[in-house]
Amino acid sequence: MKVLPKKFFERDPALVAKELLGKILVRKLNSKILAGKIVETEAYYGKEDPASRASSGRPKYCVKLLHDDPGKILVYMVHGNWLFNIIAHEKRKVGAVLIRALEPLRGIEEMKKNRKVKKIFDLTNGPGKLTKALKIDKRFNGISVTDKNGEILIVEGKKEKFEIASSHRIGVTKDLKRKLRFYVKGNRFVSR
DNA sequence: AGGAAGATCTACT
DNA sequence: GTAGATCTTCCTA
Repeated sequence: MKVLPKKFFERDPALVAKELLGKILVRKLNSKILAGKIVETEAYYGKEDPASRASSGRPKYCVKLLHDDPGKILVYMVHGNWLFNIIAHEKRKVGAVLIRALEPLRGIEEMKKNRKVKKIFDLTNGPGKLTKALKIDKRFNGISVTDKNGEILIVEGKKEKFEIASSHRIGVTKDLKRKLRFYVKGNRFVSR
Protein backbone atom coordinates (compact mmCIF):
# COMPACT_ATOMS: atom_id res chain seq x y z
CA MET A 1 0.00 0.00 0.00
CA LYS A 2 1.50 3.25 -1.11
CA VAL A 3 0.55 6.42 0.70
CA LEU A 4 -0.02 9.43 -1.49
CA PRO A 5 2.78 12.01 -1.16
CA LYS A 6 2.18 15.59 -0.16
CA LYS A 7 3.03 16.63 -3.68
CA PHE A 8 -0.15 14.99 -4.86
CA PHE A 9 -2.15 17.65 -3.05
CA GLU A 10 0.00 20.57 -4.17
CA ARG A 11 -1.96 21.06 -7.33
CA ASP A 12 -5.17 22.60 -8.57
CA PRO A 13 -8.10 21.43 -6.39
CA ALA A 14 -10.17 20.37 -9.38
CA LEU A 15 -7.33 18.21 -10.62
CA VAL A 16 -6.72 16.67 -7.22
CA ALA A 17 -10.45 16.03 -6.82
CA LYS A 18 -10.54 14.19 -10.11
CA GLU A 19 -7.47 12.09 -9.40
CA LEU A 20 -8.63 11.24 -5.92
CA LEU A 21 -11.35 9.09 -7.44
CA GLY A 22 -10.43 5.43 -7.13
CA LYS A 23 -7.99 6.06 -4.29
CA ILE A 24 -8.50 4.36 -0.94
CA LEU A 25 -9.30 6.20 2.24
CA VAL A 26 -7.98 4.29 5.24
CA ARG A 27 -9.16 4.88 8.79
CA LYS A 28 -7.29 3.18 11.60
CA LEU A 29 -9.57 2.67 14.56
CA ASN A 30 -7.74 1.05 17.43
CA SER A 31 -6.65 -2.26 15.96
CA LYS A 32 -9.31 -2.27 13.30
CA ILE A 33 -8.98 -0.92 9.81
CA LEU A 34 -11.83 0.71 7.98
CA ALA A 35 -11.31 1.48 4.33
CA GLY A 36 -13.27 2.70 1.37
CA LYS A 37 -12.71 3.67 -2.23
CA ILE A 38 -13.30 7.30 -3.02
CA VAL A 39 -16.04 7.54 -5.64
CA GLU A 40 -17.24 11.13 -5.36
CA THR A 41 -15.46 14.43 -4.67
CA GLU A 42 -15.89 18.16 -5.02
CA ALA A 43 -13.34 20.94 -5.39
CA TYR A 44 -13.46 24.19 -3.49
CA TYR A 45 -11.41 27.31 -3.93
CA GLY A 46 -10.60 30.41 -1.94
CA LYS A 47 -12.64 33.51 -1.37
CA GLU A 48 -13.36 33.94 -5.06
CA ASP A 49 -15.51 30.86 -4.62
CA PRO A 50 -18.77 31.88 -2.90
CA ALA A 51 -19.40 28.33 -1.66
CA SER A 52 -15.94 27.99 -0.16
CA ARG A 53 -15.35 28.07 3.56
CA ALA A 54 -12.77 30.73 2.88
CA SER A 55 -15.51 33.24 2.09
CA SER A 56 -16.79 35.42 4.90
CA GLY A 57 -19.06 34.15 7.62
CA ARG A 58 -17.35 30.80 7.92
CA PRO A 59 -15.66 29.31 10.96
CA LYS A 60 -12.25 30.86 11.25
CA TYR A 61 -10.41 27.58 11.59
CA CYS A 62 -11.77 26.67 8.16
CA VAL A 63 -10.35 29.82 6.69
CA LYS A 64 -7.05 29.21 8.40
CA LEU A 65 -6.77 25.58 7.36
CA LEU A 66 -7.68 26.34 3.77
CA HIS A 67 -4.56 28.45 3.56
CA ASP A 68 -2.55 25.81 5.36
CA ASP A 69 -0.38 23.05 3.95
CA PRO A 70 -1.85 20.69 1.34
CA GLY A 71 -2.64 17.20 2.58
CA LYS A 72 -4.09 18.34 5.89
CA ILE A 73 -7.54 17.38 6.99
CA LEU A 74 -10.33 19.89 7.37
CA VAL A 75 -13.49 18.73 9.08
CA TYR A 76 -16.43 20.97 9.69
CA MET A 77 -19.97 20.73 10.85
CA VAL A 78 -22.93 21.68 8.78
CA HIS A 79 -26.57 20.79 9.39
CA GLY A 80 -25.47 18.45 12.12
CA ASN A 81 -23.03 16.53 9.98
CA TRP A 82 -19.28 16.47 9.83
CA LEU A 83 -17.85 17.00 6.37
CA PHE A 84 -14.46 15.62 5.49
CA ASN A 85 -12.12 17.71 3.35
CA ILE A 86 -8.50 17.58 2.38
CA ILE A 87 -6.53 20.72 1.78
CA ALA A 88 -5.31 20.86 -1.80
CA HIS A 89 -3.94 23.79 -3.71
CA GLU A 90 -0.95 25.09 -5.58
CA LYS A 91 1.65 27.09 -3.73
CA ARG A 92 0.32 30.42 -2.44
CA LYS A 93 -3.18 29.59 -3.50
CA VAL A 94 -6.21 28.41 -1.55
CA GLY A 95 -8.42 25.38 -1.93
CA ALA A 96 -9.61 21.99 -0.76
CA VAL A 97 -11.31 18.83 -1.87
CA LEU A 98 -14.46 17.52 -0.22
CA ILE A 99 -14.89 13.77 -0.06
CA ARG A 100 -18.56 13.15 -0.74
CA ALA A 101 -18.85 9.38 -1.04
CA LEU A 102 -16.97 6.12 -0.52
CA GLU A 103 -17.42 2.54 -1.55
CA PRO A 104 -16.86 0.48 1.63
CA LEU A 105 -14.06 -2.08 1.33
CA ARG A 106 -12.94 -3.08 4.81
CA GLY A 107 -14.54 -2.96 8.22
CA ILE A 108 -18.03 -2.92 6.80
CA GLU A 109 -19.54 -4.48 9.91
CA GLU A 110 -17.93 -1.78 12.01
CA MET A 111 -19.34 0.90 9.74
CA LYS A 112 -22.80 -0.58 9.99
CA LYS A 113 -22.51 -0.42 13.74
CA ASN A 114 -21.47 3.21 13.63
CA ARG A 115 -24.23 4.16 11.23
CA LYS A 116 -26.98 1.91 12.56
CA VAL A 117 -28.24 1.01 9.11
CA LYS A 118 -28.58 -2.33 7.38
CA LYS A 119 -28.16 -1.47 3.75
CA ILE A 120 -24.60 -1.27 2.60
CA PHE A 121 -25.49 1.38 0.06
CA ASP A 122 -26.57 3.74 2.82
CA LEU A 123 -23.28 3.42 4.64
CA THR A 124 -21.09 6.03 3.01
CA ASN A 125 -22.97 7.51 0.08
CA GLY A 126 -22.96 11.05 1.43
CA PRO A 127 -20.45 13.41 3.06
CA GLY A 128 -22.15 13.39 6.45
CA LYS A 129 -22.65 9.66 6.36
CA LEU A 130 -19.09 8.64 5.71
CA THR A 131 -17.77 10.70 8.59
CA LYS A 132 -20.15 8.89 10.93
CA ALA A 133 -19.26 5.50 9.49
CA LEU A 134 -15.55 6.19 9.92
CA LYS A 135 -15.88 8.06 13.21
CA ILE A 136 -14.31 11.21 11.88
CA ASP A 137 -14.87 14.50 13.63
CA LYS A 138 -13.33 17.81 14.56
CA ARG A 139 -10.41 16.21 16.33
CA PHE A 140 -8.77 15.49 13.01
CA ASN A 141 -8.53 19.10 11.91
CA GLY A 142 -5.00 19.94 10.86
CA ILE A 143 -3.76 16.35 10.75
CA SER A 144 -2.10 15.31 7.53
CA VAL A 145 -3.31 12.34 5.46
CA THR A 146 0.18 11.87 4.10
CA ASP A 147 1.48 10.75 7.48
CA LYS A 148 2.02 7.00 7.37
CA ASN A 149 1.48 6.61 11.08
CA GLY A 150 -1.63 8.74 11.22
CA GLU A 151 -5.11 7.46 11.93
CA ILE A 152 -6.34 8.59 8.54
CA LEU A 153 -4.49 8.26 5.28
CA ILE A 154 -5.01 7.88 1.58
CA VAL A 155 -3.36 5.16 -0.45
CA GLU A 156 -3.19 4.18 -4.08
CA GLY A 157 -6.06 2.03 -5.26
CA LYS A 158 -6.09 -0.85 -7.66
CA LYS A 159 -5.28 -0.04 -11.20
CA GLU A 160 -8.67 -0.21 -12.75
CA LYS A 161 -10.43 1.60 -15.50
CA PHE A 162 -13.48 3.68 -14.78
CA GLU A 163 -15.20 6.62 -16.32
CA ILE A 164 -15.17 9.95 -14.57
CA ALA A 165 -18.20 12.15 -14.85
CA SER A 166 -18.67 15.70 -13.59
CA SER A 167 -21.51 17.95 -12.61
CA HIS A 168 -22.18 21.07 -10.62
CA ARG A 169 -21.77 20.89 -6.88
CA ILE A 170 -24.55 19.65 -4.66
CA GLY A 171 -26.36 21.63 -2.00
CA VAL A 172 -24.44 24.78 -2.79
CA THR A 173 -26.56 27.90 -2.79
CA LYS A 174 -24.20 30.00 -4.89
CA ASP A 175 -22.16 27.92 -7.24
CA LEU A 176 -19.51 28.86 -9.73
CA LYS A 177 -20.06 28.22 -13.39
CA ARG A 178 -17.44 25.52 -13.52
CA LYS A 179 -18.34 21.94 -12.82
CA LEU A 180 -16.45 21.03 -9.71
CA ARG A 181 -18.05 17.78 -8.67
CA PHE A 182 -16.50 14.56 -9.91
CA TYR A 183 -17.66 11.00 -9.52
CA VAL A 184 -17.18 7.48 -10.80
CA LYS A 185 -19.75 6.91 -13.46
CA GLY A 186 -22.20 4.11 -12.73
CA ASN A 187 -20.98 3.48 -9.18
CA ARG A 188 -23.87 2.77 -6.86
CA PHE A 189 -22.24 4.40 -3.88
CA VAL A 190 -22.30 7.84 -5.42
CA SER A 191 -24.87 9.98 -3.62
CA ARG A 192 -28.26 10.70 -5.17
C1' DA B 1 -30.15 35.77 20.75
C1' DG B 2 -30.68 34.83 16.01
C1' DG B 3 -29.75 32.67 11.72
C1' DA B 4 -27.33 30.21 8.23
C1' DA B 5 -24.77 26.32 6.76
C1' DG B 6 -21.44 21.56 0.78
C1' DA B 7 -27.04 17.38 4.79
C1' DT B 8 -30.04 13.56 6.29
C1' DC B 9 -34.12 11.28 7.72
C1' DT B 10 -38.83 10.49 7.32
C1' DA B 11 -43.19 10.72 5.28
C1' DC B 12 -45.72 11.40 2.01
C1' DT B 13 -47.69 12.99 -3.22
C1' DG C 1 -39.37 11.24 -6.80
C1' DT C 2 -40.01 15.79 -3.71
C1' DA C 3 -41.10 18.36 0.89
C1' DG C 4 -40.59 19.34 5.38
C1' DA C 5 -38.63 19.03 10.03
C1' DT C 6 -34.51 18.62 12.39
C1' DC C 7 -29.84 18.53 12.80
C1' DT C 8 -25.07 21.18 15.64
C1' DT C 9 -21.58 24.52 15.46
C1' DC C 10 -19.99 29.06 14.75
C1' DC C 11 -20.48 33.92 13.00
C1' DT C 12 -22.62 38.57 13.69
C1' DA C 13 -25.49 41.56 16.21
